[in-house]
Formats: sequence, structure tokens, C-alpha cells
Amino acid sequence: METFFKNIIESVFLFEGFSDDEFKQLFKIVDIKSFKKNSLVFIEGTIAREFYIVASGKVKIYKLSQNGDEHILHIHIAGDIIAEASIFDLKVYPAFCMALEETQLISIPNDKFYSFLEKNPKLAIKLLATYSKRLREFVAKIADLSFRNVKSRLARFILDECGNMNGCKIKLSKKELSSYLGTIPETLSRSLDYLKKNKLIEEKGEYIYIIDKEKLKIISEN
Amino acid sequence: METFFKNIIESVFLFEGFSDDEFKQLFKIVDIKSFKKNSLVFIEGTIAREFYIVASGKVKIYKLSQNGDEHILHIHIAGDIIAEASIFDLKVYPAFCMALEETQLISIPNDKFYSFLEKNPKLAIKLLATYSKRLREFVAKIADLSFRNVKSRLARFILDECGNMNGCKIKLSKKELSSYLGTIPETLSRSLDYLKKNKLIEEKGEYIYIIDKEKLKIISEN
DNA sequence: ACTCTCCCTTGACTAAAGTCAATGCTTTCT
DNA sequence: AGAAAGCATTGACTTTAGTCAAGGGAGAGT
Repeated sequence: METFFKNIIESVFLFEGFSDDEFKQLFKIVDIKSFKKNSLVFIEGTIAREFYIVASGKVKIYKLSQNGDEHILHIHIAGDIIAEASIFDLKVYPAFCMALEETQLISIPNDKFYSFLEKNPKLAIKLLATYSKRLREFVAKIADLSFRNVKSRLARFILDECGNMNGCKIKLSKKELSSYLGTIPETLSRSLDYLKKNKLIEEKGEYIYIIDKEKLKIISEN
Repeated sequence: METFFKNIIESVFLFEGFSDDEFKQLFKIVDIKSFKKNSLVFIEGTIAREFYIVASGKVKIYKLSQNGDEHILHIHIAGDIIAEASIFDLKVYPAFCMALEETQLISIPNDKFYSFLEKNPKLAIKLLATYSKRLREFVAKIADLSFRNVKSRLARFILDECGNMNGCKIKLSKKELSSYLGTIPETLSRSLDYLKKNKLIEEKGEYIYIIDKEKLKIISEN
């Protein structure tokens, strides 16, 4: 396997502390898969035989409603582990996954990975920590959806995205962002407009600049 | 420790396959705690030093909004494991927990339990399966909140609760149920009214009877 | 350069659900 | 028993966000 992929795998949190021998074993069972923009990686409800690590590119994990509306649960980039929840339990994918651009994924068969787990309690504990983190994210998302309106979810997204900088690039299209925030493009457009008109933010191309962080925080807390 | 509690612990999925010796070790580190109705078990954001198994009674896991609105994430009854997500990761409770009635909990210190995990990969894998299940529940809940309206969430709740029976007891008060469905009592009341007026269900005291399962299913799918 | 498509925005309207207020009904406590 | 507190329901109203329709603009492909 190419060094590029080895480097990616070796830097994944999950495999921290792996011995050379364990890495050797791991490299034997993994596979590289390439996906074109807008191609499906997996489909909700189908049997999950493998999970993935993003090597390059970007994918979205999303649910679809009866009438085809989309809600993005996660956007994953290089280094992220995806669909690891399906290693156990019902063993079907609980959502859809699609490449948002040209993407390369490292795939790991669940059954073969399972034997690593049985031999390596530390790996299981690492995986547990990964799960915990995701559980917390979901809990936060549920609270967000039920307590906060779109303006406030948007404000929080901008604050999170920019961190301690006073501006940042939004890596999602407006359509993707609306789906990620659990709304529709029209409502997102109006909410952005509201923040701009009230001089809390400015928008220049793909960049958003925070003008009034304090007021933005107040809105984000609703 | 009393036989009652030993029986509860022994029947918990997580400890399936434990040896007599492991159970002996486990019994040494667990503790029994009693909670009166409406008393707090733990508070969001505080350091999590232990997780719990419900021995008797009923608790709610919930988030609070800025202005004190409540959203119930889970109602847990005897045999359920709670707050296990805090064994790892940030080690703070991600939500509140309150006893809904007189409740007894078996508490297990995280640090002591951790050493069980390190010695017992099968236990870690069981715990991973528990986490997976909860992750799936949350994914379903997020989809519910963003795609379905209150009527349809209520319809689904009734169908789930009654299973294959044509009626069942609702174990939650209207206030609790509204909070569980991510809405408020007034909206729940109106939604129930809608289902009753359209002769999909009947309500008698704490019991709900399904009159027209097919139509109820259609509404539940929105 | 021109068309086609897709994305984004805007306006007008509708639907869904929350707020506020009032009331009747239990349950609980003294 | 009687008072108090809390729960559930109902009505009137407001707010929020979704639907539908139209149009502008950027980018891709021919």
C-alpha cells in the first residue's frame, strides 16, 4: 500500500499505540476505494460489512425523509472515521453516505476488524471513547433542534466554525449548510440576511466575517 | 448485598457471561442509592464519577434550554444502564437525570469499572454494542425532530408503545410525554385531540386504544 | 459566446407550533 | 374538609419556518 494511505491510517486516533506488527496486520485487511463527486458510499438500511476512514475529500452522512428532504448529520473530512457504529448491533447502515467531492476512503471489513478488538482491549476502549464523543454530539444536536430556532443554530455554527478567528471560510454550499442545520435554503438565506442586516456578520464570497461577536453569541444562545 | 440487587445486576445484558469471580469483584465495587420522586440523580456539566443501573423505579434523562424548557431524551426503567457514555471522553454528564418516582439505582464507579474493561475485552465489546444501539436511537430521534411534525411523532410513539396490542397504558404524564416528543403540553393536547376526533385512537384514563391502526401508521410516516 | 443547469435569493402565502391567559379538575397537604 | 398546587385543556393570538413561484447569476459544457 502507498505511503500516503499508511500515513493517514497511522495518524488516526483509533490506532494510536498500535505496534508495528499490529499495523502490518491492519494494512493487510484494509482497502482503498475512490468515489466521484455525488456518488453514494452506502445506503441506509443495507447490511454494513465495512467501515471507513476518510483519506482525502469530503463525505456527508445524511437521512432522507419520506418526501426526499435531506438532513445532514455529519460532514467528514480526512482522518475521520465513519460508519463505525455499524460494526456491532444491527449491522445495517443507519443513514446514507455520499461523496461531496472526489474522495478516497480506506475501507476496513467489520468481521476482520472484530478480531483485532477481541485481542486488543485498549483498541476497544479507544473505540468506546470515539463512540462517547459522537453520542455527546448527537445529544447536543437534539437539544439544538428542539430548543433553538434557525437563526440561533446558524449563529452557533458560525461561532463554532470560526473558533477564535474573526472570520472563516464556509466549506459547505448554502444548500448543504441548510440541510446540516435542519432547515431549507430559503430559510437559511433569510436568516443569513437577518444577521447581515443587523451588522453581526459580513459575507464575502465563501468567507464570513464576524462583526459583533457578543451579539452573535447572545443570538446563538437564544 | 441483597439478593434482589444481585439478581438485577446479573440480568443486565452488559454482564452476560461474567464468571462467578468477576461478579464477586463487581459486587464489591457497586453501591445502592435511593432517590425520592423529583430528586436529582446528576446534573449536566458536573464531573461524572459513576454510572448507574436502574434497580427499581423510573428516571428521566433530559436537557434544559436557556429559559428552562425541558426536553426528555430517555425514560429509563429497571435493568437499564444510564450515563455509561460518561465513562470515557470528557467525563462530565451531558444531561440531567431526575427520579420520576421512588427509585433505587445501582451505582458503579467509573475508575473501578475501567479496570474491568481493560481485563475483559468481551465486556468492552458488549459496551460497544450498547453504545451503538443508543447512537442509532439518537440518529432516529434527530431524523424525527427534523422531518416529522408533532402529530406524526405522537402517532409513532403510540404505535411503538402499544406494539402489536390494540391498546396500552401510557406510563408518562402529559407533561412528560410532551417533553419527550420535543413539544409542549398545549400542542400535545391538541394533537391528541386531533387523533381522537378523527377516530384513530380513544383515550380512557391512562390507557390509549388504537381504533384505526392503518391511518395511524400513515400519519406516523407523515 | 451561448445555452443550460444549478444554486441562491426574494416575495407572497400557508401551515405548524409556540405564547399567553383562563378555567376546570385532580392530587396532595395540612 | 378545605386550601393550595399542579396538571390538562381550550381559545385567541403571534411567531417561526415551510411552500410555491419567480428571477438573477455563476459555472459547465458545447
